[in-house]
Amino acid sequence: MAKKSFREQILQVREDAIVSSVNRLLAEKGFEAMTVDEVAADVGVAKASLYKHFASKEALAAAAMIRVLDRTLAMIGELEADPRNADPAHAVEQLKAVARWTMQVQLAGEMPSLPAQNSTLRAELMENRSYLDRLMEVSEKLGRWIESAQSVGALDKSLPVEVIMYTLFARACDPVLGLLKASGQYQPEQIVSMLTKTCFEGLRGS
Amino acid sequence: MAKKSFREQILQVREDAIVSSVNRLLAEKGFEAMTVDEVAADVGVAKASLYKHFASKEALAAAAMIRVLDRTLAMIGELEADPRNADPAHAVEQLKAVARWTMQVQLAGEMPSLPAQNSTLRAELMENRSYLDRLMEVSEKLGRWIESAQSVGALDKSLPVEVIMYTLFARACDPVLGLLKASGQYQPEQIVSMLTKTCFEGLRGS
DNA sequence: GTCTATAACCAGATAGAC
DNA sequence: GTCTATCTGGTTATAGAC
Repeated sequence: MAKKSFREQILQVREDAIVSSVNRLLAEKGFEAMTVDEVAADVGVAKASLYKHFASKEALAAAAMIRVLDRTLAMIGELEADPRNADPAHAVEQLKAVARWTMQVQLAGEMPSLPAQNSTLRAELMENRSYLDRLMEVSEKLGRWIESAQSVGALDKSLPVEVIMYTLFARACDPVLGLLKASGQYQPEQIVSMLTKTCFEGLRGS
Repeated sequence: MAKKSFREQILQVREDAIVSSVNRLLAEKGFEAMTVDEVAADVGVAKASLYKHFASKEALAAAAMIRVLDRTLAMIGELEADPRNADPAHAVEQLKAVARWTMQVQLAGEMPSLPAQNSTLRAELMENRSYLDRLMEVSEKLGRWIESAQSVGALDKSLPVEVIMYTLFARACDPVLGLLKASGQYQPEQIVSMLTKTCFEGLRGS
């Protein structure tokens, strides 16, 4: 870790503030509805200053996604540190823990929601090395757990690994969470627990 | 059914063509990315003519959603016509049939995708009586099947009805479908069958 | 009702002084 | 680097002739 000048630290802090605002606004309104003016107002800087830090609106969103992936990798790293991790019998519990965590992040209003099919944003993300590297790393770690869980019969062996992986990713931004939260009838923990159950055990139940 | 003049029929046909285009474009690109110019060009009419039929872009989307709900109600009606429907033991099969059907519609590129949290669109939909009436009717019919299925233990009795209903609605626009389709590794029937299974039996499998 | 042309507006992005 | 002020492009919506 290189030492940084005081000036650089100030800049770093400002960028962090920008990414935090972007992350929250993306979670609240989504990419299209979020405006750069809004971000600038929220951070408390002029719009032109934002463009000194980030080249485009898409770059802002990418920075927020990278931060989320870093948080995810940190969370996965904690699970890996647990010595039980070596036992395939616990792999499915690790996956459930990841699913629960992503749902909690979403309920806390900290999960950016990116329209799956926005062309300019997707194109920019697919060319962003930092983003792709992290996405790949998450995929590999989850993929290993999925294979372990399948090998001991804790997950359906007839499902391709990528089907399970996509499903887990999708549950991190499942609109059902928001609907149940908006209904106001359930505690956050109830929602997470019900949806984790339906994800792994299905609507039929165990 | 009131008889219609020839002129009215012509208009009806044109409106149908407009709604079909809107439906397809919404499925392809979503509400925000779809432009009114595009719709006009696709239908082959002037943009101003569109505004004679529909008051706003939101009204266009609402018309497409209403058509989808009508198709859904027709599909549900066919299931209800089956005499076995009276037997609660078959309720879960009816629900699976509805889930499969909505996934097939999505795979066929005929399911409009409306960003869940667009304010202007949501506000307009929530004031559209035709839309709300149909949504209510679908909900009531599915709700009865869900309760029947729970009563015979075919669905998890511990889950509130609305949790199951929201989950079924959400699976109709699950991004996993699009991802698997885009991967090109699976036939449409495979995708539908795998996702129906994970929805009802979970990732763990039966 | 349909068309061409245009108004009105708003978002993303930039120029130039400090 | 940050600000104020402005440009540019694209979108919704409408005027007015036919």
